[in-house]
Amino acid sequence: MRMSMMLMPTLREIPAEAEVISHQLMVRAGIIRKVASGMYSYLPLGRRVIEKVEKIIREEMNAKGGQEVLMPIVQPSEIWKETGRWDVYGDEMFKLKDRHGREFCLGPTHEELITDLVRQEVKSYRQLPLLLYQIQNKYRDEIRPRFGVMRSREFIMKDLYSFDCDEAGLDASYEKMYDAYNRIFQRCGLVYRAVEADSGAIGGSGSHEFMVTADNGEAEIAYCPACQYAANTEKAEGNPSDEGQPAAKNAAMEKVHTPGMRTIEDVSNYLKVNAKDIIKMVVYEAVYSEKAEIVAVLIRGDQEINEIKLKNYLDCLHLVMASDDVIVAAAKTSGGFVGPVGLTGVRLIADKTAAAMGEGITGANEADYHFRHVVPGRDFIIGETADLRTVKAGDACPHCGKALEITRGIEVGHIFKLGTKYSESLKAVFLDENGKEKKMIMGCYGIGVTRTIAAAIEQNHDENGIIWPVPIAPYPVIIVPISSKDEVQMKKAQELYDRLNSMGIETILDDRNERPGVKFKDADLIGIPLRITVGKKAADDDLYELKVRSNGEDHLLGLEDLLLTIKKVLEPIG
RNA sequence: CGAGGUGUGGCUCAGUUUGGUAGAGCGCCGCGUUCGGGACGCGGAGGCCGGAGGUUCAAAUCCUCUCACCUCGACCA
Repeated sequence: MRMSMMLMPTLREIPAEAEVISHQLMVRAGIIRKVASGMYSYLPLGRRVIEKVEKIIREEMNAKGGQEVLMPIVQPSEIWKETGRWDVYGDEMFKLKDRHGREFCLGPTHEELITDLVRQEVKSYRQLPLLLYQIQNKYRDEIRPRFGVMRSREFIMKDLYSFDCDEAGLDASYEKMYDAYNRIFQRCGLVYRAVEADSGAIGGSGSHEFMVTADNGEAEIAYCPACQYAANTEKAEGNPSDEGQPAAKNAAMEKVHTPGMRTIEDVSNYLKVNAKDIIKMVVYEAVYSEKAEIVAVLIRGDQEINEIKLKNYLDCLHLVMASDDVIVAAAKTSGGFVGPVGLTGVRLIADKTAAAMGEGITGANEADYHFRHVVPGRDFIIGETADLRTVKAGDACPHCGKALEITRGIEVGHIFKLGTKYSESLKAVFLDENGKEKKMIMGCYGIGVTRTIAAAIEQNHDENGIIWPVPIAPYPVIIVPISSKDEVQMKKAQELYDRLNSMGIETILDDRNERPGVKFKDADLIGIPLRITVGKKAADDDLYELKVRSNGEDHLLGLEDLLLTIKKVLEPIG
């Protein structure tokens, strides 16, 4: 492509609205332009990168037996009501009505539609397993879109759905996808990590997220430097040190005056004890589809409750911190002095750290008083125990006991064992060898295509701009003639351009009448992996300068050597 | 939804406190000199200052309302 013909509006300055580097560079390099909050147009360069990533994904999906389909973006409400997700998704779904007043939504995902298709067309175990996927726009009305296309309201996603006869089949499909995802992200040139993920209220038997490591990723990952354990902190387990934790002293429970001491910090300072000597109680309101419930959670004072774990444990729709009114109604006192002793009518759940305490200090359910020497099991009854705490760096790894570390990442892929969640609610059944009706066992597997691109930039850039990994570069090669007025240079550049094109190598010829500095800056900014400079040395001696964007390497080569070298650099990727 | 902030030419921003006919740099168009890492000179085009209403002889500037966007929080496959 001749650059003089391209729509490639590069910017010298950083757009005010862009916070993270990938967003800034995508705008500056003329890859995207914003249309509305969380909605972007992809300009020619961006469109090309999308194609490259999609091509890799298609190849790997097809290699595993995936078949591509294409489903509508606009979906009728009926099917969503059948699974109950019309309400669960709520405001995050873009909803609309047609002229007859029928309700539709813009698809945030496609479990409903694909299951509807398969339940109609698949009746026999002979037709299974099936791996169906599509690559297409998704719509989620995020509360707060941010970071450019990293969290946008319209984005491109590859979503594959697996349908199997039994759990073993699902395991096999899941393995295939796990393997394919590793290949995809490797081919995209990304440094990433597959981590155990929260499988949500779906309660499936497994889920992994593929996280591209990046400092400003939105997700937190806990990982063990010694063994393979890695998990999203939403679900990660770890064992906090119990050093210095008080043992039961056999002392009787005692009420102490703690005027105005509401927080863990207040109480520990006032009573001259450690935070871990205190049993913290937090009151939540859990909302289910039919009812609501007051839940009190106990946890050791120096630990934090993981609300996602709690929500999953309760299997509720929403979870909110109880308001003061609710707390007063339940515990006869306001927040800060609540405790488990004598508490009635409230579901009490102890985190494992609280249940393990020999004794501790709790609120007395009376303003300005706490109890000390409270022994769990003696002074109050622990109804339920669960793992509800948030992991911290330094926790012992649940597998090998080494100290866990925490890092940040961008979630670019998520694979999920769904089991029968959708086949049950949508009655997707088949007849097995014995003529017996069975539910299909499903899995779903997503890759955020546009987010992957942002992640790739986040991980591959320098002060001059983007450094595309070769396989996803919009063009692998750019030719820069130094002087557009020099006929010999331009002729040589043109010949080289024709030669590369005839070899099937997509090339940009920067034929603009600009000074060399401008061309170099633009070539760096848009991140083309290989740059060939055609200057005096080319005009006089047929020597071309090949510069590698990623490492700055420079080679001065004759034409045939040049072509050979380029071929070699690009070949392994094909 | 809560808190804070910003809207002035394509981009980055001054001007608002103290009302008096709209500015700079970059980009864009033309001519010339340049041409190996974002050149320089000269001449141009381009803005009803986010929108509506109000105060005033006079509003980018003051007041009210509203919209959009950004940041933090809550929330979130």
